[in-house]
Amino acid sequence: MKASQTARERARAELTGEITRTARRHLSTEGAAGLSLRAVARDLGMASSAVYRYFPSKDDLLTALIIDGYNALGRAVEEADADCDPADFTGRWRASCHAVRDWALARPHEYALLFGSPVPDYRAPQDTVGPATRHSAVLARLATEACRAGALRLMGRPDPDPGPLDPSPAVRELFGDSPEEVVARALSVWTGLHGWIGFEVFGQFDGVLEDREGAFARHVAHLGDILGLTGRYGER
Amino acid sequence: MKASQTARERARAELTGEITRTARRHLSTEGAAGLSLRAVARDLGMASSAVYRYFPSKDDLLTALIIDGYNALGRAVEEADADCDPADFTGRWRASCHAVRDWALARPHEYALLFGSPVPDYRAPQDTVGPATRHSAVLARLATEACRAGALRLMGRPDPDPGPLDPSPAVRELFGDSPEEVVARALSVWTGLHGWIGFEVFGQFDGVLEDREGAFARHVAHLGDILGLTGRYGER
DNA sequence: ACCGAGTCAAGAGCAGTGCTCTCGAATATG
DNA sequence: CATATTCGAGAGCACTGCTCTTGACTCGGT
Repeated sequence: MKASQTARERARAELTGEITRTARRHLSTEGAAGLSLRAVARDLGMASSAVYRYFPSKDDLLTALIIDGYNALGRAVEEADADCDPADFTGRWRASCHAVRDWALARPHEYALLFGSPVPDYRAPQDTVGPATRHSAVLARLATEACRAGALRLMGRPDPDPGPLDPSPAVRELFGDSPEEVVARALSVWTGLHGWIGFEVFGQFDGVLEDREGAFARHVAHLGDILGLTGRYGER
Repeated sequence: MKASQTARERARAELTGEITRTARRHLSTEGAAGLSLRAVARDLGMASSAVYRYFPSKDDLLTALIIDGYNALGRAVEEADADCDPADFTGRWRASCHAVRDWALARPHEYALLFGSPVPDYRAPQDTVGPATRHSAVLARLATEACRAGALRLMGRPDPDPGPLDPSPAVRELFGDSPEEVVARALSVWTGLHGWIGFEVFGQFDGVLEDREGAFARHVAHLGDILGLTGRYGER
């Protein structure tokens, strides 16, 4: 291809990035529902209609932001996990949880976009499921490795038996040959983690609990118990 | 007071109720962000400006819906708990959890209004905290009574000690003389419960898990373990 | 070098929103 | 009965997402 064509495509990519960047800035201050294509265009000094050349609808812009968000969160958790001693499963668990929380508290509106109430009339396209899995995959890998290493205190199903778990094949694959009980407990701690963080981000703790650092550390320890982690819990 | 005055006030109360009723209907189909004062007015056959005689702003309408929602949820959980043998703490815990979930799944948008991402520019007034506490108070009471009855397997703080918990006086009062560890674990299961339900309501489980009934029963059992409940888990 | 094809930004415009203000009419109060 | 208050309706403002048209620009092939 010629350089001239590349020039045009480069300009397009440049502007696309510029739009998503200022959109994310608006998102972080106004929230997802307050994000306005016109305001973004105004900020960039262009007509609102011009933005539609790059994003056919507001949903498409949101999708781009969501994918970016999932990837950023996934990367943060992956790095936190990689910084740990691979054999220190409790430490990895703790680090991963705090990574998710730190990421969420640093950009609450972005977290709300990923894990809060879905924006109305928005239907997540298939492109989002890959990046969405990313941060959860860290947890799944952690559980699988801990299980394989014998570092998980395995427990039976609750009594009486609630029946078999039926995760999707993709999820089942994430956990390798781990027993079903590990998958079930991983789901519990996964939701338990986001339940806490969501409550923090969405203000549900206001007037309930002020020192959330220490309380979260305890929560992570409780969740680790559910998962069956046997190690001790260190400081952050 | 004269009957005529009562007549006007009655008409006012009547119309206020009518507005909240159709607003709740719109909310349940369109979601909180899609709720439009004009659409509600249209549905009632009145001018949009007339609605402002009854609710000075959309936020005030939302506040009314939120208060109603918290009360309805609280009542549902209270009734579920009251239907159980008071000494069967595990059964009460299970029933309360399922009551929250059933309520949420039956009106996802209303649940999202209460526990999802806060609507932009909306600041919850003080009137909402009372009803908001209601359903959580059931859990607190359950934990307190179980603790007092010796039905709770008490555990120490995680190792090493993350320091004391510092809940607000109102929360601390809900738990009576229960040890701090019970409060900490109640917070864990409280957030863990809503974490799961929120993921269900917000579609986070789509493509991950299809049989959510059984999986939720397991989750409730896991949370009961955190709380230290010692009983066995029966069918619903 | 030029000319048609494709791309682009801009403006006007549509339908919708929350909200305010004003103006008659209905109602309650002295 | 007269006065004061309440009420519904309409017009209007500023904003939103989105569409369509118009004119300018750039690119690729002859």
